[in-house]
Amino acid sequence: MDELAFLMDWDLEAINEVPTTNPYFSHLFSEQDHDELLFGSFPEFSKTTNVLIHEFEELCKPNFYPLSSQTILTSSLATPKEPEQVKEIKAASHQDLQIPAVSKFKKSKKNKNKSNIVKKVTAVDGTLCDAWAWRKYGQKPIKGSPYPRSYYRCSSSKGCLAKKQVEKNHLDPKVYLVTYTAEHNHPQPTRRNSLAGSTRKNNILVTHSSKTPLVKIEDEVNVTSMKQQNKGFEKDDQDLLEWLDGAQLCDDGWIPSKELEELIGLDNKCQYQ
DNA sequence: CGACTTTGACCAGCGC
DNA sequence: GCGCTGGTCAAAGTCG
Repeated sequence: MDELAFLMDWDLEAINEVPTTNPYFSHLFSEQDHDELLFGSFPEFSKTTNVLIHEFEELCKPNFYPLSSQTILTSSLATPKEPEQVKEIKAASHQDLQIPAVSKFKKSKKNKNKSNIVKKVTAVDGTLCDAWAWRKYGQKPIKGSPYPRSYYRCSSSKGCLAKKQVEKNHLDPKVYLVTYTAEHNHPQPTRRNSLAGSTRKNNILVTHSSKTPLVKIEDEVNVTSMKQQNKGFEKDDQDLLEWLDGAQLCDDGWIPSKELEELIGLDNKCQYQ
């Protein structure tokens, strides 16, 4: 109950972890996966929070949803084609961003009424990274938490209203809670090779272990699933799938790194140990 | 020198 | 009205 009170203290309008209910990612998760991912980490929240999750889904469209490490690691496969419907929604939401200037402090707490997106992000090598450039503009100690909250705004583009708040989860300091507010009004910058230990090729995330000279293709099952649905793959992906069909996998879906390297040409900068 | 971080101060909203 | 709290500003410092 204390934990719930603590969570409520955050004053969060929407709670989520990974976009398992989002139509763009839902095909990657079974219902069981969804429930485990969504409620397993926040058992305090019952499934009645689906109303809030729906709001999250509305916000969770491509071009807004940031590619954080956790996002990639859990939903790593295809980027589905963008439906016309979504383009319209995006256009409309961008219009909404043209908010008339408000006095500098008045706007601050108005944001409380907007739907925010909260993500749990596990730090990679003690650092947090996503594809956007952020500039820190404040840090505050938060009542009830031993860790301060940091405030960032997007520095990729002048006039971009996107912001995020980052704070450590007091229950698990390795986990950061990231709250995203407002949309980016510009394209996502080219992703730097900042995600240590992993790389993407042909829409498939490849992670490499420091313990073994092996490379693992994440979500191979979903590759098969997507193949069956015959959508979301480019020609190169089809080649990769054909190769996978004939590949000799080690236990747990791991394949010898050399073979994979030959297939997809792993970047030297991301070389596994 | 520009971009970024740090940090104290300021302000608005909210509860009492 | 007052005090607490969270969000933001902006000057100073740091870094590459």
